[in-house]
Amino acid sequence: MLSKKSQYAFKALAYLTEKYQQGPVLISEISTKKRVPLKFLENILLELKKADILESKKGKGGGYYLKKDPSQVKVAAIVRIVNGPIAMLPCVSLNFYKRCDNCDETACGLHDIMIKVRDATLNVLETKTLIDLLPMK
Amino acid sequence: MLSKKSQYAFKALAYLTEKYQQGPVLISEISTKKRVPLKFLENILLELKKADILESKKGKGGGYYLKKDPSQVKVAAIVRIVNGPIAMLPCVSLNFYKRCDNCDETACGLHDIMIKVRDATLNVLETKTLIDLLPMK
DNA sequence: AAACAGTCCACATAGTTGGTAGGATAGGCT
DNA sequence: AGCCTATCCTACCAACTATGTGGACTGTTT
Repeated sequence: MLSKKSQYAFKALAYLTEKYQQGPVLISEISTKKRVPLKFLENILLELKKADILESKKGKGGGYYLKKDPSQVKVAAIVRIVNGPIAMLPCVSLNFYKRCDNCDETACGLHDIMIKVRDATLNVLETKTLIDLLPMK
Repeated sequence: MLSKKSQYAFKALAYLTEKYQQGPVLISEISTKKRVPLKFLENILLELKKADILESKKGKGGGYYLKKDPSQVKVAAIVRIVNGPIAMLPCVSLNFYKRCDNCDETACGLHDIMIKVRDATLNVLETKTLIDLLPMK
């Protein structure tokens, strides 16, 4: 399951996608409009900035805004940043691979199943972008 | 990600699938063969029994064994028992549904994305069974 | 300089995870 | 009946993660 943090991140990103190319948006505005605890949101946005998703400006007229066009930012990337691995097992993760203990990957049925799950999941998450966060008109 | 508990559960189930119709298997045997902490494994097997996946026998000659034919037990069922919801959000879970706060499901882009992920995932997990845990010959 | 708004660090608290201890319970055998 | 066996059950624990909060600091704008 996605953490609360991740859900907050997506709410914030949806808001920033709406406001794309309309200048910086205050953390406090996102917080009140999307009902996300202010200080918690601060941390999340900062993390997204460090991951190169957002850009920020300090001082009057400052705030956060999307660094790239929302249609270019994949949902999969966001999940990896705020929620961690997408795969259900470390040994089938593309971005967070870790060998599993006492388990020969070449002879592990679960391994194969989880690769299929990963591919099916990525097939969705890698094709959806921030644009898809907005409700259809 | 699947918890350690879930991974242990699958190891144990793989072993019991191998030994299907060969009588009860001791917890201690599974523990040593699959390198799963004994007491932890006890809890896991008990949970699987309560969930109607396993059957047990006490006393001499006792142990655990599969209640149904392994080809009839879906991997999805095991994940739900030992790991919880398969969906990435409560509001798109079939078996653990919970409405999300401050979020209109009919106008939530994330909701739609996660439904697609859920369906793609279930498409794999509902078609794989315990048999698929065993390595191909 | 003053107001503003993000940055950073430290902490608090609650809940989950992974694992252990010890005894209760029940079946099998002589 | 009485003993062995093996599961069943309750409680507990340490470590970690998730979810926040508080307060001081840095840089910008006017």
